[in-house]
Amino acid sequence: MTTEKPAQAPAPKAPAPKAPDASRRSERSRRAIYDAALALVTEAGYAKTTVEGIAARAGVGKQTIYRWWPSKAAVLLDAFLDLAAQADEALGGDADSGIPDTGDLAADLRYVLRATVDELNDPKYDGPTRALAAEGLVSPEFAARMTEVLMEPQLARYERRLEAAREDGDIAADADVRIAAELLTAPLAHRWQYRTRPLTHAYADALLTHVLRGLSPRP
Amino acid sequence: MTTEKPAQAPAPKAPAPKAPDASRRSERSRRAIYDAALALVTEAGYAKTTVEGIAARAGVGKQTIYRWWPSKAAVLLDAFLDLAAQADEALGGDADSGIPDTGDLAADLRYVLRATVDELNDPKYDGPTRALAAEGLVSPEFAARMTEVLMEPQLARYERRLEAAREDGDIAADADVRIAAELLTAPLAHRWQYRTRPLTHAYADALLTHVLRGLSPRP
Amino acid sequence: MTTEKPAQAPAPKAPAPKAPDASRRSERSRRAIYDAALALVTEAGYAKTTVEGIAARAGVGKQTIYRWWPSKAAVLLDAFLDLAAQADEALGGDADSGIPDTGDLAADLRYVLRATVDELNDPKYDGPTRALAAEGLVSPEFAARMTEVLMEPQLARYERRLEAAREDGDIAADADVRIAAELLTAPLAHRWQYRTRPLTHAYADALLTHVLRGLSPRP
Amino acid sequence: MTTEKPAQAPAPKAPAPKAPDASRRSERSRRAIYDAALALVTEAGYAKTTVEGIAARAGVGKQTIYRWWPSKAAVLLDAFLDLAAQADEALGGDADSGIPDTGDLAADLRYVLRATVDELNDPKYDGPTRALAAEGLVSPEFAARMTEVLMEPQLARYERRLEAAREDGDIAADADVRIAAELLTAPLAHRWQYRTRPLTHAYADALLTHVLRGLSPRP
DNA sequence: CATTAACCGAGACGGTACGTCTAGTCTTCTG
DNA sequence: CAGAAGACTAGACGTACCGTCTCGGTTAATG
Repeated sequence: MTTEKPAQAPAPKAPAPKAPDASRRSERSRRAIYDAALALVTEAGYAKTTVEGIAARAGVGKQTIYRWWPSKAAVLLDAFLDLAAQADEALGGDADSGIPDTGDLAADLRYVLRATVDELNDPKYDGPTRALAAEGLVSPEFAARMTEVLMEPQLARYERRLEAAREDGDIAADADVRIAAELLTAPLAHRWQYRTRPLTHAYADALLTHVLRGLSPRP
Repeated sequence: MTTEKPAQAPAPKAPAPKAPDASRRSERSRRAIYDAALALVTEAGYAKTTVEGIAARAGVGKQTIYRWWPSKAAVLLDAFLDLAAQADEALGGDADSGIPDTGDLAADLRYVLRATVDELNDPKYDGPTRALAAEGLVSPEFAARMTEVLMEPQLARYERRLEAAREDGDIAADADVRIAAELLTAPLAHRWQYRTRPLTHAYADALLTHVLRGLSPRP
Repeated sequence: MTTEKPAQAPAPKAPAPKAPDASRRSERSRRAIYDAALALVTEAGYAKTTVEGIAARAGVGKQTIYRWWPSKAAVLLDAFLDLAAQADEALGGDADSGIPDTGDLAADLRYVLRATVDELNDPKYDGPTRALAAEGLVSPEFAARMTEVLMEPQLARYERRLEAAREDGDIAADADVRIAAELLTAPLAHRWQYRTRPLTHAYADALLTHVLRGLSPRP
Repeated sequence: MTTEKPAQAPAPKAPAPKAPDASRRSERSRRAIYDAALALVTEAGYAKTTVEGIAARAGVGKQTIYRWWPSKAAVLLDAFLDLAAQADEALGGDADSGIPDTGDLAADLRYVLRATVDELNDPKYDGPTRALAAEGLVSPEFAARMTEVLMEPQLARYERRLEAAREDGDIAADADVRIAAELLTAPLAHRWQYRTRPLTHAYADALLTHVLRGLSPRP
């Protein structure tokens, strides 16, 4: 996962309303804003998180937020991407390396699905993730950006691993890797989102079993 | 699907500070509020829908809303349930009859999955559904109520049909019908929510094929 | 001096932006706002007096101020008129009775000029008066309203008394009572405003002597 | 009227936190700032004139203003003094020469009072003058400086001319020239400030007549 | 003649207040 | 007494300026 700094397209349109000079931006403030935003969402929830609250907690003027982001959701998305980038860096070294390929498809998928379960159960991620999902539900533009930088890259990782498995003959030649990727992740996301049932490693394993059974090559 | 009128437990507690007399409630106002809420959410989106706006559009005092519902989300949930009940009534006659059982599992599931796709693509349902989902993401209490009256009943219908199929030997004896139900609905919901890919009948069919392949009884 | 409640012309124009119902207005809030506004201007000065500050001190929502007044200056004008009305009521009984007429013009004018000096030296009046004058300097509309309800009525009182004096033969028949009124009040106001010299009873007396000398009937 | 360049006492205090080197000051910027300040006040009014606006219009950094002046009012005062100095220079040659003394007191005063009326009616002076007066009403320190460089010098000119008149026996020996000066200027200023009545030459003449009548030597 | 100090335009920063909007409560009047 | 109407307290919104603080880039006087 890459950091993806805001990038307010400095397209040289004629009646450009504003264009802050990104090179003079305060890194200190940016970090403080990320930390404050994540903390507030986790502690108080998205609805009670306000731009004013973030600014106050970060020790920053409100305008410094509005100068660089169009909404609190955008702040939170960048904050979350930053958090994820940090986590990746701490763990793997090079970011976004994809799903491991040990040759054992079931084991590899079990590993990442269990990790996903753990992440969704971790309050540090749960709060911000819910906030982003809620905003995406309500704003198509935001959903588009979110899908682009979060959902698609994640699904693509599964697709790549499954593609490799197909080439190895581990799954049926006519299996649709995109659908397979969705079958692996959507039910997890669904349980997390609606809390219909507890989200456990056992569930992830059972889910995996059912999906792989449908993918296995036929004689 | 049952209508589920509001029913803010009028439990006769001793020091109840409020207990509006439901028998004197204005049916006219209730309907107007439902219509206004659904219309506003559909037209302007959840974020721009306000309690004041609903009241004004319904030609109703704000207090009339706050007297009977705790939040705009609750209004919308009731409005949506009412809408669904009306639709059921118009269609099937008796509501909530479950998934048809013609003996052909694939055909039955294809029928309901396609119907679900159509519903999710219908603006009349899309707006309110997104609003409810967004609220549920942010408020656990609301999510609980929503799950109880919307998600679980829907999943239960799939479970019942799959259970019947298992008894008929149409699917493997050791298949988990709950997981199967989630495999059928969650990917649909996921595509709808994040708009990662278009939501079509073809997709529903492909999804069904993959899931059934995993469920089929083995020799 | 009369109270002059705001009176935002409820003219029934077609696209009326808003028209709060004055009959349902909270008298308690109105009084609290007046008190807070006067206190803040007196204590902290006009520049540091803010609408938010007035609202906070009055224990009132900001909107309650904006609902009834277009600006802090307008609030202050009404507050000042109210203060003056109260003072009149406490003193004379019926308000706005004019300059006394004991038959002795010099004595009558000396009395009111000294009273004016005392008032201008009283911090309770000084602060608000400076604020109003400053606003009037900068906003012609505000100046017009201020002149109408404050300056002209005051000058008219002098004119009436001087007119009576002329009829009695106490001043020259060809004297211009308007100019005479201005000669009596403007220098006082000037010293007060620019603080060029102390504003004392002795000064008022000397001023009066010089003006009356010019007005006295010639043989 | 003297030019009075800023001169923020560069007193060599020990821990002086700031002491810009006036000798290296950009004359170009100073002029641009004066022009911008006067233009903005005249065009948009004092309230809508901002330091940022002046800086932008002058093509100058904000800091260049704050380096040399403590507030926008101070900028405007200097700009106004500069304007007046320029006008004096254009007219008389040597500045601040005082009221003419042709031997005819009435004619001399009529001349300057009419000139004052013209100046107060000239938008070029009206805007800035109102701004300065408004600021002086609200800030005693600013009023003091303004009085010192503007009001007192002006009144002193009248006092000097009237003193000369007294020595010539043109006015009563016991007349107070200070009060006389105020009687001539304050009513003019009052009408200008509150716009109670139009400010015309006829008014100036009538005012002069009334005042001189009071000053004339008695038998 | 190069060095160097500081003024300059520019504008990001932490803040405060603006005037608007909505939430949720309270009050008044009508059917 | 339910309901329509809407004023009330409260507080977040997004904008505009404040006055301070860098940041490079010219100048100007000095060493």
